[in-house]
Amino acid sequence: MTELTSSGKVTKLNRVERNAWTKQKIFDAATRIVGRYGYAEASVARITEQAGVAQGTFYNHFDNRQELLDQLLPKIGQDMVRFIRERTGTAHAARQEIERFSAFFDFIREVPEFLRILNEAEFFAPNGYQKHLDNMSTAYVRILKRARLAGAINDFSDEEFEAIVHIFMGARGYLSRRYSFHDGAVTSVPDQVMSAYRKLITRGLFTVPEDDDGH
Amino acid sequence: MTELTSSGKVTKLNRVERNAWTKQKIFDAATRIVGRYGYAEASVARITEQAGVAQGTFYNHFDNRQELLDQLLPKIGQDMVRFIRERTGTAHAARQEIERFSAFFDFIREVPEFLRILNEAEFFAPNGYQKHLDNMSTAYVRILKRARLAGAINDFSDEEFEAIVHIFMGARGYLSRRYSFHDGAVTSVPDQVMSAYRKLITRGLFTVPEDDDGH
Amino acid sequence: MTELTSSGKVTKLNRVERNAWTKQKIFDAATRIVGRYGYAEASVARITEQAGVAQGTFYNHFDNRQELLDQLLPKIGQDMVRFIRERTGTAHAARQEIERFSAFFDFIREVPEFLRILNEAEFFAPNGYQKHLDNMSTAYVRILKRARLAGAINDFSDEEFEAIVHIFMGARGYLSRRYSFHDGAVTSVPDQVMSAYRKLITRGLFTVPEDDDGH
Amino acid sequence: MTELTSSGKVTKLNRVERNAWTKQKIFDAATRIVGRYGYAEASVARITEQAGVAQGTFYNHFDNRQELLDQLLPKIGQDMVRFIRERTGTAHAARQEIERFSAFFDFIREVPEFLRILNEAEFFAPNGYQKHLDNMSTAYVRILKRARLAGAINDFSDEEFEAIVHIFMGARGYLSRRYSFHDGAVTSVPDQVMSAYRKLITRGLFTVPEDDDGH
DNA sequence: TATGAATGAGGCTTCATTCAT
DNA sequence: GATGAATGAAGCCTCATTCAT
Repeated sequence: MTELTSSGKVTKLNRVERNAWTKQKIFDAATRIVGRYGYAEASVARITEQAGVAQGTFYNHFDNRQELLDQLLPKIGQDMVRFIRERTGTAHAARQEIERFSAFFDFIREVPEFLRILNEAEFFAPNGYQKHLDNMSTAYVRILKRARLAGAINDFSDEEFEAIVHIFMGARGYLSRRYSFHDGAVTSVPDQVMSAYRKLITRGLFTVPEDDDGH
Repeated sequence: MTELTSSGKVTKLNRVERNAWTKQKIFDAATRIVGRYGYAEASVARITEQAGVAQGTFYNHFDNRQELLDQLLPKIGQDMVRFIRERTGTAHAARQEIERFSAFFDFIREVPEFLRILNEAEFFAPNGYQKHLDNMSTAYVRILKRARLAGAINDFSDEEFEAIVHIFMGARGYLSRRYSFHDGAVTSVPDQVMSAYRKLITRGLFTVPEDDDGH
Repeated sequence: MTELTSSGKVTKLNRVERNAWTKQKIFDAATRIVGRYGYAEASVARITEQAGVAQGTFYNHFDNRQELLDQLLPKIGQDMVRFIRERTGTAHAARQEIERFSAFFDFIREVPEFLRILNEAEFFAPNGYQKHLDNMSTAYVRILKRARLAGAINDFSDEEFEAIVHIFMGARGYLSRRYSFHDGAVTSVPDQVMSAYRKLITRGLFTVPEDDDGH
Repeated sequence: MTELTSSGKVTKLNRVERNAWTKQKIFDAATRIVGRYGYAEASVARITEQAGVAQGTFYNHFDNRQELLDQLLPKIGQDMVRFIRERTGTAHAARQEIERFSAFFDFIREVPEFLRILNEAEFFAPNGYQKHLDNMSTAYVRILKRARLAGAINDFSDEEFEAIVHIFMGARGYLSRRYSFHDGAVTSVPDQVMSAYRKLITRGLFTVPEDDDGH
């Protein structure tokens, strides 16, 4: 029962640690499988094979297949939020939104499984999807309110913010689907997408310092 | 082999007509099933049962299940285009876009199957989905180019138009999912969604006559 | 699609007949399997293998495994009723009951599957078991009432009859279990069982012509 | 390792006692589970959970699941014998048999697990069932022999006694199944069952003092 | 062309038992 | 002796597709 940790050290794991380790292996395997082949192909047999454990082991850690699938997106979604937050500076609100938009596409390239997990979740892991959407929506609305307080947005109500957030999320979803794949590989987002988004939101949502518009 | 047509007349059908009629029955059944229960529930057995034909009959008209599923969305998508076009006036471009946006939600209420067929197609009928997206994108970009010619849009390139179109489609997709269902019934879109969208695009994309902004 | 019938003739079967024939094959296979190895061993895989059809075929004829199992006992039970009735004469009521008792054990030897199907049904096919019990009970109570009308029974109410019938059925169940098997083979019932039963019921239930008691 | 005994005292148990105590906990848990949900639901996981021990612990005390199940009925059967014996007086033999019959149904109400454990044992714990049947049969035949010695029974051989005993046991089994449950609760046995049984056996088996028949 | 029974691979889940700690 | 995670066989059922009638 020795495991090679990421730091390269061989470690003895106690029972609790081994338990967590096994669950993590299953989780990682599922992420890989769903990310590469989709939820529909993510049979318990396939996941456990990828994880290197027996099929029965799966049910020591998850009540059923769906429970695991529903945990996939919220977990990865939190990773994304962290990732994006780290890449968002302290410039004025419009530029921050551009940074977030850009960081979203960077994350996709960092975690290529994410896009598929996100897109298919709506139908194969509806609970997980809803949770993710709620997470995103809540966090995003808060950001917009703060921008309004700072005077960077005028003339939008809280309820309109929620609609705006869904437009933003929809934009990311459709744009990533259209522009982030080429020949099976995840590519960076083309310039014209960035510029189109930038123009639309800096003019459409934010009040921007004159000299900053369009750059 | 007599059938009751919609005009109420009992008609004798010849061989070709019967053939087309059978295929249509299968098609309609599939639309109803997928619209109501989703692609995953649309087994050949269920579709043919709903259509009132034998399972084997299915394969006289479609090579396989997938072929039918892939035809569903493009067909209904054309209906939507027609529907929206009929409801778009000749006002200036920004107002027309608002009308299109609004008509989209009207169509959802008119054809409640559409939303499900659209949303799930990406994963269950990828060919059909791609075709639909291409149809929409092409038509939409043409509209935007025309608006630019008419001076209603400045400062957006053709390529940026394609990005904008995907943002628009993403917005419709996510907003409809969020706002068009309440308690199992399809509802009309709330005011704040209309106003948020209007503000965003009239300010963000179009050059609008002064007195028309925000109304 | 030619089948060898029991009469030895090779017959062409039409669709309906083939359908019925397949269902019958499954039914017979189940009877054989359950009779020999018990309900618990009667997996769908085993039954269909014995029947010589694919596993999926099973579900063209039965909604699920339980449905078939629940049909087993009532069907065979009717065979038993017929069998016993044919072996019951027109002597006075007490002798007839002896004949029925005896015929029951004859039937067990004739259809060796019966005993196991009967005994295990209570737990593995409760619906079928209840149905069988109701069938038996109703028929039996009717017999006793007729005997009472004929003056062969005194002093028992209808409700007591029902209790008596359950005693009779219990007696058959436990006695057959104890005495009808030896070394894996079904044997005839020993004399002392017949005589004990005869004494108990001729004295305990029936009013018997003097010279007939105990023979 | 302190345990609260039934007397309310907290006790330190030595190794042997703790061992026995654990085994007893498993045993009691099994009785409760089987009695309430049946053998089929009595998985090792469920039993050990109910007992509050780990699954592995089970195999320190029993070779396998079946071994435990086979011990259930004989143990509880002995409880029943004691229970009935305590409720059997010294009246003449026929009345004693009535008392035993009645006490059997009292026991069912006292120990509601019994009936299920008894009835299902035949198929799920065949060894235990056989052992129980032998126990009962032996004891019962002895009782009948004694009655014969006392002149309360004529004209029945030892071998016939064994048949009679099986009839009695069968009667109890079927009657309890039919009459002891109403709306999920265990109920007392109806009068007509008592009277039918009484008539059948006092007339059919025993020689009864004139004035005692039928009361 | 229409029919619908037959096919069989593959999916999810349960559970008795083992074994390293 | 106690623990509980790991095992993997086996069970029931679904479903797209084929094919003889």
